[in-house]
Amino acid sequence: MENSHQAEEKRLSQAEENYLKAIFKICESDNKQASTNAIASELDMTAAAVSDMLKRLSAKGLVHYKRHHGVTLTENGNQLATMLVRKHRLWEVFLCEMLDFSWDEVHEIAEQLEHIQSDELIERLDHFLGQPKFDPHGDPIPDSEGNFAQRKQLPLAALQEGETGIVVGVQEHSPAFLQFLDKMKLGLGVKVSVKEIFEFDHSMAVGLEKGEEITISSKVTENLLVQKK
Amino acid sequence: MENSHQAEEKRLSQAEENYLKAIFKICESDNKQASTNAIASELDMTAAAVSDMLKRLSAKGLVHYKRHHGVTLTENGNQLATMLVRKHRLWEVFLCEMLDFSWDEVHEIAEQLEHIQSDELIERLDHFLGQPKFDPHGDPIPDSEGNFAQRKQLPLAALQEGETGIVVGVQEHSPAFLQFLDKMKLGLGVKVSVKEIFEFDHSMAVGLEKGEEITISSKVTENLLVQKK
DNA sequence: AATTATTTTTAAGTTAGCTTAAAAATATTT
DNA sequence: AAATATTTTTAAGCTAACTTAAAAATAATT
Repeated sequence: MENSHQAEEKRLSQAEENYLKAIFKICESDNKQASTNAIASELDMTAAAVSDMLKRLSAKGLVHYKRHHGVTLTENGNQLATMLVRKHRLWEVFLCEMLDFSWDEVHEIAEQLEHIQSDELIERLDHFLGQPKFDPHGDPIPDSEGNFAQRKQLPLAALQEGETGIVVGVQEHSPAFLQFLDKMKLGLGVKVSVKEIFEFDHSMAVGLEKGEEITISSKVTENLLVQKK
Repeated sequence: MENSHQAEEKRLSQAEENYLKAIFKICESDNKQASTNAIASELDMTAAAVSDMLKRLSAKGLVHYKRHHGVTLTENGNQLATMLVRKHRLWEVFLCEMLDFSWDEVHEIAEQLEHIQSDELIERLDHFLGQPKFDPHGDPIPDSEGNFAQRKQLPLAALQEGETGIVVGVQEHSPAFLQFLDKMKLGLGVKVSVKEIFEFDHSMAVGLEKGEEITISSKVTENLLVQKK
């Protein structure tokens, strides 16, 4: 009689949380099922371990599991995964804005911090940081209800000669790429205008704030997200 | 040939870290060996589990272990435990000062945060907080070399009638006690002067800042630490 | 000193979360 | 459709960190 709900709300282990995040990430990009192999490679584990865990997650009502097909998150699983993303991204903002870490250093630490369990903590952190809507990489931070801010962004590569945009995020999160952007002064909020597109390799000459002009490869323009102005 | 040191520096698990902290705490107060039973009750586990772990910690060179006698921390173990205390207390300062938690709410969360592994993080946090020397309960925060600030404190109970002190910490950390102190406006930094000591139960009438006078039991005066003025 | 009580250790068993290796199911190619 | 390749699951085994129960060592009491 002491609990009105049918399902016991037990805390998840870090391992379970990591699975939820991996599944969330895969489903988000592939927009469908997450295969056992995809999860295994995302988490750098064997497919056997994943298969094992999927059964447990299914028993807890966190994923829809069907024999030899992939999995998707249940509503409950999706909510929990979204809160993990929220925590991860809020901590990244904290690390960058308050502790002056650069955007290529924060992922690893946030990966640990996201497992701290306290709803109160995360709400206060959110408030302390001024309820940011995007993390240091431009990725949207879900609010406490799980709603993501909509971002009208597109890769720089999609702009035509003469068009202008503001850097709002990255597609690729590797430290190498982020460090390169720092070197090139292509941080979040920077205004870029497309001067010329070179047909043979799709590299691009872009103008920056103070009249500087730099040339960047298509690998860069495809992974740099801008908002058209 | 790739490593010049004899002992492999492996990261500790959360469980191992918790043992080190418990042993540290016990040795600090008892000022001697930590017995298996004492550790077990500190961590709320069976003596068998502790006995098990002590062998592993000993193999890693973190404790001095002797058959049926207690354990003490090795220099290495002591250093690691001290850094855990540093992390715990710095996070407590963060939670109280930046996120406005009250001093009775922070322990549990800091207990999780202290396991985050990043030296850089803790040094930056320290700097961000202004290199505090004491945590919200008045306990000293070791510096990055492991040195504790000296605190000349004594229980309020040690003062004589007419003497004055400033509240600098607590002996007892239970939420109940801390909440009581909040109610009584006996926070850190408050000036208290001993008006009268009642012989029959050692309760004490103390004057506060604005002429208010309250009476507190000996249980309180023994657990409230002050610095004599 | 001998008995009794307490503390500590050992032994055996459990669970979560992984591994490798083999089996089974599904997909792909000819 | 049959043969081959890939993916997924099952099976057996491992380790860390716990448990309970029994044995051994130490401490306390008469």
